[in-house]
Amino acid sequence: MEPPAPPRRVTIVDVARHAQVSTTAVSKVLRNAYGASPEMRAKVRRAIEELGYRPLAAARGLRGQTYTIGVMLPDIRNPFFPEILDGVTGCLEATDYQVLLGPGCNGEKEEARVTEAMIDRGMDGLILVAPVSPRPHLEHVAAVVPTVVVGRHGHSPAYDSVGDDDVTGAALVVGHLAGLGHRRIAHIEHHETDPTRSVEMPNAQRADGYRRAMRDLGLDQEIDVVSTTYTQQGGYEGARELLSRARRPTAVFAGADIVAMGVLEAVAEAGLSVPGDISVAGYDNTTFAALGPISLTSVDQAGSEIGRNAARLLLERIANRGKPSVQVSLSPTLVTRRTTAAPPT
Amino acid sequence: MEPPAPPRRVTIVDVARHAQVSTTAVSKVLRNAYGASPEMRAKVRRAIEELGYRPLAAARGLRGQTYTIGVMLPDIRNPFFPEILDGVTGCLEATDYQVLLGPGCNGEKEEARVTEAMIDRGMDGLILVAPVSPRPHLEHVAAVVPTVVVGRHGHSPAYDSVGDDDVTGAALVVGHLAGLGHRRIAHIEHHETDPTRSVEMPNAQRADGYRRAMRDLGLDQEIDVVSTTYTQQGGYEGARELLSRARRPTAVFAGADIVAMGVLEAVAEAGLSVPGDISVAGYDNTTFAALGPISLTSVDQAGSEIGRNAARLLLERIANRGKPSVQVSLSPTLVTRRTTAAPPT
DNA sequence: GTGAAAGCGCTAACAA
DNA sequence: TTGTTAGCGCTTTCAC
Repeated sequence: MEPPAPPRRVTIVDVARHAQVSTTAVSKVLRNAYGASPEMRAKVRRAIEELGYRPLAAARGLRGQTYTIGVMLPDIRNPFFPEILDGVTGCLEATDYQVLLGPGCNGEKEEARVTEAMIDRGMDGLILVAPVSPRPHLEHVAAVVPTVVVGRHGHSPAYDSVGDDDVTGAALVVGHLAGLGHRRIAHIEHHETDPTRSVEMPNAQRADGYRRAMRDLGLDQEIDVVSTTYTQQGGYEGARELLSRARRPTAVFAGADIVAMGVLEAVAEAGLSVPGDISVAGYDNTTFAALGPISLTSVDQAGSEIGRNAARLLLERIANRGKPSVQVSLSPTLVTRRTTAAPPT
Repeated sequence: MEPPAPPRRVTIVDVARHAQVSTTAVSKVLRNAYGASPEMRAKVRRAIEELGYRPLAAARGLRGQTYTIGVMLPDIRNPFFPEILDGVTGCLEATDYQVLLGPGCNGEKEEARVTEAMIDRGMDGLILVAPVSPRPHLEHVAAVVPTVVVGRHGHSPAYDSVGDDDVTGAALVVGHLAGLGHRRIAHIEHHETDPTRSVEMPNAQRADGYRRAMRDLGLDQEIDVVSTTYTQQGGYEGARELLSRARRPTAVFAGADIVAMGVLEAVAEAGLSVPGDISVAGYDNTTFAALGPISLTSVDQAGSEIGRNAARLLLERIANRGKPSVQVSLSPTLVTRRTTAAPPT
């Protein structure tokens, strides 16, 4: 029978005693703070090594920092988000900071619960990816803890923001399809219920970018938008509606890859072929899109670049909370694959 | 210029003063602990409400619990893991515990960093999903903090484990394919480098289950295993090898859905059709599998059930650290879709 | 450059 | 049932 009592943790006091110095000295070494001679540092480092000491983040947090960065992702299932996360962790792994994620949260309520939980755990900074909460809530969070908002248009003096230019992304798709000879290019958008939030959300920007690009190409008359949701089901239903049109579109620009999946399904079900009868393009360049059997043309947001920027800005803001807020907008690129081609003649 | 100084947090002392009681009383109410009259509870609750007080988890952790559960996922990209997570959060959302995730970690080193970070942050319990660390490390972790290991065979007195029966899962696939009339059923496995770990990993169990099922059906002579990795690339390469066989298999059982994606690609590239020329089945029933254009036959592990069990066991262990360890093994089910059919005649 | 001592917000003994 | 008090492990004045 082994003792179920967990072995007492090595504390800063143990290290101090072992190194024959004060706890203050140890603390200084831990934080690379000013006021410790090289010899002292060496002594302390050795003691830490020998004792296998690791500082307790919770205790540190009570006075200083917890060295923890919280990342909130709206939906772990969306394969786009891991890209962002890679960028964040990549930028942070050389530092003393550790990243922890909130569990996927859909609605506003869930989102608030997660952000509050992170604040309550003394996190040093937060990265909120595509949050749906109203702006005031975001600003409230940002007032309490350094915050970077990712993937949401509309800037705030309270937090930094990073995102890609969805209008440009939509234009890339429309331009590509038009270049192939398409004119009847339809779009499936995510229907935004909350009008105040609307303009800040990427989906609205994509639909907007689609309309503008169509107009710029003189295709005003061909603008055709179906409002559903950014889900596979939404794509399926949207495509069914589009396929039943008298003048069927020859190309569909789905606002997200997952939507394009539903479109592909509906098209196959209708006995039509892609891209022979109809071209399909998505947005996000998710893992789905790259899958061999799918091979979907899609817009790449450079997720890891977004994540890297978010992490960098957050570190800067932690270092200097007073600094003016920054907005970074990255340019998306188009990845053409096998679902787009010239329209049937 | 608004004051960049974050507003001082409301503490338990503020609540106590506002409610005209001691901090102890407030603490008791917070923890639903014994020794507070109903009137006192009401008073305190009201004060908490009025002041918008929320306890600081880090400070609580210094003496008691942090009310935080850490979940380690090996790879956020794998769409199977969110299912587990749903089960975990579903089981925990009614409690005071909050779930936080580690960022996806591939190797042993990353895994150790994440588990240590969670321990250092005073987490009350850990759920490790498909860890690759050697057993001794897992037992070391479990000695320090209540731990549940998910998706790894091989039991330990130090921690509870939850998983599905991969041998049965493999048998389901082989049985299904044999029932359709297939005899030349090949398998693509993940090559395990570490021999000691080997037997505990699901991939080894699946390969083992495949071999046993084939023998049980009298198909010893047809056993055909290709060793690559559980990646799309691995599936592609494995399939290329299988397709080049003199006696080409009529069905491929890929050890994971992502592997099946690579197989589908290779098959299409070879100008063969699925399931007309060759049947393909995967494992995990990921979101991929359900996608309309893919529609892959796959084994469903009931991920959310696994997660629910893990969370339940963890709560039990937190409540009673001394209790004997438990192993839960769930039965997988087969989801048949459009990639499997009778072999060509 | 160094260390003693106070205290972060909370919980757990213990006393009343 | 209630309140007083002493820490938890660490950082931070502020003396020396």
